[in-house]
Amino acid sequence: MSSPTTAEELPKQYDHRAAQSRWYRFWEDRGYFHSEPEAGRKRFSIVIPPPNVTGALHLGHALNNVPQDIIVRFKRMQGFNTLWMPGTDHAGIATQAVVERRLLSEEKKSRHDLGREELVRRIWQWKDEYEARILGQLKQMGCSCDWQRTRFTLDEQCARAVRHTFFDFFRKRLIYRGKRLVNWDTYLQTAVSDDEVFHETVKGHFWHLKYPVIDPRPGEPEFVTIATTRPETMLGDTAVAVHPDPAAALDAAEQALREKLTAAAAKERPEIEVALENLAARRRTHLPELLKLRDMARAGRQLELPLLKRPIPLVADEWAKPELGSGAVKITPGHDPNDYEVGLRQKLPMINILNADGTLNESAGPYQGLSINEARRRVVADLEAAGLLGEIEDREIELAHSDRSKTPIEPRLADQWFVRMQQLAQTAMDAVTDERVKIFPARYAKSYLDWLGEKRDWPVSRQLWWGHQIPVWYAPAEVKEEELERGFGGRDDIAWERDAETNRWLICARDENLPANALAPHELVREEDVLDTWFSSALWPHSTLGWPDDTPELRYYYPTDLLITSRDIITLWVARMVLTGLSNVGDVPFRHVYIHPKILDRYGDTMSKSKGNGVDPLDVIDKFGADALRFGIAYLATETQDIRMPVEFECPHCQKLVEQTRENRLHARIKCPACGQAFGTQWAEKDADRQLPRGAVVSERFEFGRNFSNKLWNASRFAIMNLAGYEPGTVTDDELALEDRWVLSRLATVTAGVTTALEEYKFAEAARQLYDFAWDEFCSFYLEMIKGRLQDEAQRLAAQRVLAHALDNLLRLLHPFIPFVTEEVWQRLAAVAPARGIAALEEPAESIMIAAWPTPDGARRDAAVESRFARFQELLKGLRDVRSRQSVPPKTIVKFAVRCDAETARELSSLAPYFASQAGAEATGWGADAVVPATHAKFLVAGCEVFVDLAGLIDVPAEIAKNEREVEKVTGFIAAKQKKLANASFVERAPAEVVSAERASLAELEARLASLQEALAALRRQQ
RNA sequence: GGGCGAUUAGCUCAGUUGGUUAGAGCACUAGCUCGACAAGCUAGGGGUCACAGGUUCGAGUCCUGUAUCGCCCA
Repeated sequence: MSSPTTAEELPKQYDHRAAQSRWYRFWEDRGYFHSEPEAGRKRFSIVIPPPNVTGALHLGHALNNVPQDIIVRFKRMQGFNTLWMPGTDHAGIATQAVVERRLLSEEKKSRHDLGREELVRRIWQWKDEYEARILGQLKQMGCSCDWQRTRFTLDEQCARAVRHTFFDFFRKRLIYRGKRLVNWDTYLQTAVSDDEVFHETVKGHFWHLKYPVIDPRPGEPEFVTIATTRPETMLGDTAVAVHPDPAAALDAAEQALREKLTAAAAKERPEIEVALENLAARRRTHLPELLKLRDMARAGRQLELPLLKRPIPLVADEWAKPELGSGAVKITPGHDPNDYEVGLRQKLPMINILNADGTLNESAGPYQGLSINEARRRVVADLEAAGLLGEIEDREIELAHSDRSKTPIEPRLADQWFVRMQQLAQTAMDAVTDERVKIFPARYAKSYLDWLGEKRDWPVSRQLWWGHQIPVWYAPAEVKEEELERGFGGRDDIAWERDAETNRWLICARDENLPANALAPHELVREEDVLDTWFSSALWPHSTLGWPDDTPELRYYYPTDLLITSRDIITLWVARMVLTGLSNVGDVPFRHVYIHPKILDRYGDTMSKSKGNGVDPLDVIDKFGADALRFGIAYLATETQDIRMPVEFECPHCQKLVEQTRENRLHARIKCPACGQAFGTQWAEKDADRQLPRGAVVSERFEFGRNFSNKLWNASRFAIMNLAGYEPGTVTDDELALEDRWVLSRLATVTAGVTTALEEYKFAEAARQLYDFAWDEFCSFYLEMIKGRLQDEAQRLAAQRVLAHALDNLLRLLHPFIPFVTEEVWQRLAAVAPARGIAALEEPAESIMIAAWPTPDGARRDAAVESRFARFQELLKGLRDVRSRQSVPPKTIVKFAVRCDAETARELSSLAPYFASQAGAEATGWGADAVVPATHAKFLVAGCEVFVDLAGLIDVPAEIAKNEREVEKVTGFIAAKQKKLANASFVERAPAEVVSAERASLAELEARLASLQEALAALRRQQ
């Protein structure tokens, strides 16, 4: 035979590498990924959450993209004109930070040495490299994106959308400039958002400083003591605060402690009691002075700020905590978020003492030019010399660090651009409350609404060079409005307003960059800041479709149908897309949002490259195949919020797995405990380490998916080999054997179940149903049972036709999950079975990717067949159990007799060939008068007594032991049931059907017990 | 501090509106090269469903609290 259907031509193991490269190219060449608007045709569209070009993708991204591809392939097969819009994100600060870090380590240069233009050029290079790598990773995973439409958040099209949006907001007076205390990264010299800050506990000190009171009255203290962990910030102090009602504050603190004490567990009590005692002591030691200071504050008394000799007020503010420290607190509005609030409340001056690079500026007087650490040493020394330094305590401090540069964050007052959120946030909230946007699982809607509900203005500027430069030009304050009218009047692409703080003109241009002399003789200066990355990603669903132009794409694909993303960016990204979509296009960006879980490692740490526990999907694909990766991910994508995934290093020398621990995951080289040889990790930097072969980070979790792909491959291999001589044709009902009816019934159920699960984004549920059906039903029973008929000329053709049809449907259902192996099989199946179907014949599509998604055939569902089949399975299992327990050699046929009613006898006896092929068992008699063999093992199944003839073979003690265990178990159940049924309230209150089911069950168990005891007695006689 | 979630077999996870004896994969034990598949087949062992209360005839499932872990927000 020349067709590729023989054992030699079909390897026993599925070759994922060959299939992946062959079929991905095939799909791409045929243009299946591409979508064009097509009036009148139903469509399905989705935009990718654009991965950052900062680095390569890890398993977390796989968890994001695999579900998207599953849905996209599912919808495409359902006949939707399906678009999956791909692209990447420029990730402003993150990308600039990696490039700058590399610049410093490799060339010892800062960005200022290079200049804006050259740095941006280098970042573009980086972007090109990583974008290619990321898109390659997505392709390897099998993602069916429309690559012709690939976008980048910093490309021309997205840039236009950004400028139009900014201009629109500006014109609507939604943009303003203002001072804000920001997290300042002194290393990268930019503000970073709260999300880019992490806290670390470090050892520090708590310095007590004495501020002299100016002209103290008799009885008033000469000094006020304050305590601080950052003494150098005193240079920016503009007040000292005490509580306006310290007695009441102490009462409140005491009350809180007492409440805690009543609720506390025994072991916590002593600690709270100590705190209460301290509080009582404090009333005696501190309260009188605090009351006095409060009165002084009310009287407007001033203190002298040491070193700078600046008078600063003593103010009364609730921020001061009488129960902590001295009870008085220094206020540095320019460098502490809490103090900033106090500053606003008390209308205090705000002094910025820092330069962008973290050195002190002119406001620090004699300390100007020093670094923060030098300034701290000098300030402490000078205070000591002046006799103004008190106690110094050791203390652990929670210090904020920049996630980008890993250096400490300095709170710093800086000019920033904001978008007013009051109305915009409300529109986005409404969209979710009235379900124009539906979030799955629904619980995530809460965090979305809570966050938007605060309606905090959106800080959109970043002091970076990589990003969309803000399209605003400054004109000097003295310019008259008429001059602007003369220069730009009548244009709808230029708008201006005066900056509230500086009185300068802010001129926003939508389409073009204004030259410096556009308003000659005045000089225009462009704002240097760029926009936050989220500003451009917020536009992603409509900017990628061509907005601001009214394109056919925008009209056809917008609003998109679904967004799949991770819960940590529900607020930063999802919420902002909704509000910009509503504002720019007038409709929500997507109908559904599915939030997928996050991957954690075995210790519960989130997976990330920087922790060293990141898994490159390509390593998994290489080892187990893309199908295995995908199926494993789908199987894990439950509705929980986390997925634990223990990861291992794979030794490149001996392929043994080395468990990854919190410790070894940070090493540059690891010695394999199995073979003793060393291998390198992602941290390898020294030449010696780099030269070692790299140990991939993998997870055994995916073995399961690989095994499944392989199982499907081998089942298909069997089918194809047995389809030799197949002739297309339909099958009549009377040609269908029990296993045919059964598998078709189950197929109908599974088709419906999988379809529903996918429509509800229950990926794990869908995968589980398919896995169980394919493995435990299709392979373990259906294929086994048709083997006989495939060898029988008379029944062969019908069996082949049902087989081809069932496999065809199973492949289609599995295709969105495991696209490569299903395509590989689909093509081979088409070669042997070019038309398939039970009731009607159908020619297979040229690719399974565009084959129709199966619809469940309700008429094939047959509960009677399924229950008959279940009884058969039970009997079979009983027979196998006896064989195994009695160590019957594999080739020995066992005989068995079944005592049961005539109906059951008729039904089961027709399955005789299956007992022979599946359990090596041959029935000697069925029914009431079946002859019981003298030496037997007996078991009960669904109203039948089964006697397995074991003449000469029986291991009596084993059989006795088994029966004894069984008796014990059944006795226990009976006791429990009797107790339950003896309970009057159960019989009265439980539903009648539950009670009668219990009674029936009890009767059945009692019969079983009697039978077991009878068998046991017989066995004992033989001993 | 507030919110969300998790805690079920050695590991990773399912477990529908509360209802007979709590499941799977991996790992483990025993047997198996029989014409799809050892990445496999057959059988088996392994669970006080985190803990303490409560509701109920009945709780892995509902309620309250505690502990531990994770995430988000401040």
